[in-house]
Amino acid sequence: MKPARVAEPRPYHHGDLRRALVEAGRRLLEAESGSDISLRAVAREAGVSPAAPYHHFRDKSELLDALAMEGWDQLADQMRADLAPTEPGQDRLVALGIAYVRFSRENPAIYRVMFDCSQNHEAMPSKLREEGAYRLVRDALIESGLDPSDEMGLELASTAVWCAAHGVAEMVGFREFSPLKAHLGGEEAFLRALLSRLTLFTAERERPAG
Amino acid sequence: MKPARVAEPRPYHHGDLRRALVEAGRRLLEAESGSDISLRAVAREAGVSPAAPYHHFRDKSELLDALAMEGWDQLADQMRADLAPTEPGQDRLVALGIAYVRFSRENPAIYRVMFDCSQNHEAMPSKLREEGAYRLVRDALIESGLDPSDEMGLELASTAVWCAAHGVAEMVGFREFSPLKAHLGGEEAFLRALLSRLTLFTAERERPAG
DNA sequence: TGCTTATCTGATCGTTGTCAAGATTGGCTT
DNA sequence: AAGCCAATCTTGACAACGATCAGATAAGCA
Repeated sequence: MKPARVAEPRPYHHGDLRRALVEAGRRLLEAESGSDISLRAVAREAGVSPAAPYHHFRDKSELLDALAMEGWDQLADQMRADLAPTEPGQDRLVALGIAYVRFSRENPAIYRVMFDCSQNHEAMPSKLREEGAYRLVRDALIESGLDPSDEMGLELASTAVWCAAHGVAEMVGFREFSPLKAHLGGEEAFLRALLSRLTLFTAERERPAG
Repeated sequence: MKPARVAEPRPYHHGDLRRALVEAGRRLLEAESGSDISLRAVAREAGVSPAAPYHHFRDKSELLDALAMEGWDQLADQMRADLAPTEPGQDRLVALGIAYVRFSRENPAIYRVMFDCSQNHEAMPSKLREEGAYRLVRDALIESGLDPSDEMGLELASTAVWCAAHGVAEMVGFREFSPLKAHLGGEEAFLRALLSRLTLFTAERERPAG
């Protein structure tokens, strides 16, 4: 109800308002809310007028795009961090999946913004492919035995893994799964069970044509 | 811009406005738009004042719930219809998955509403479990060889399949996958490739503990 | 010094979800 | 059949939203 930033006297020109807006947006997304962030609220949080953001972003969705980019970066960092201590072997793909889902669970609003942006653009940011989470998955697939020269096979497998991880990420919160989680001994075990089943195809790639 | 329903003289009391509102909502969701349906627009489409819906739904989200329910029913019908002509055997699970994704592709706005409602309630409607799509998946899993008495195993497998289907449904539209689709000979083949890989665990349930 | 340009404000428009108060009417009671 | 009740629908209003515009401000450069 009260303004979150109470008029600490700021020079008329902000310096780097664009950056400040993105950080204000992140702050609001992290503070639970519901991912339906309001551009006016972001401006308020940054201590600036409702029209100011329009000098740095064409419209609201462009601010969300910027937030999404930061999110993809943060996700990739976290996946790399979670992957680092694991041994080379079959399960690194599952470890990546768990890191992915964990991020979406710990930052639900940000994840929603990230995915909605990708959906609106009908593509994932290309940075994602080259150095982000997509690349990590692809490398893990090669490590697990897929033919590095089979471009389409790799692409298909990466896509499958990504779809599975996204599906799990969006559904794992359903309360209806609580008994199952309890039975398996917690959410992490639940995730491992789901993801290891869904990535079984990496070990058994050939399949009778249907 | 013009009112969609031009004042065909209607008695002051509508008769079954609740039904009319749901159908108006469906009409708007089917007409592309973007799933961000406006309650005022629904009232407009039904030829009624903006406040009228509040006598039949507590708020906007309750109208969306009703639309979601209809959607789950329609999805189950379509999955049953698509499943009917298939032979008993391994691929019925994939057929169900393809039907699921096809529905989400042909009714993107409705599907979004369906899933958002489930997410807000943190559970899927119980009708879904007992006679809807969930039940169809479960039956197909039993048919494919899973132990019908292993309650938790079935639940886990159904959950995995559902997650995979949802993930595919939300990502298959990405333009970035176009080369892959073309290489495989179309979207249906693409879906089959993804879903058959992701459901491989039905044939190979046991797995070295990780 | 004065001019140019980028940045920020204030006011405003059309739209949204929601609510309170009043109009209208079908159905029940007598 | 007369009268009332409760359900239904409308009107009008409110605050908040995204977006736009003219104008104020200040920084950088001539």
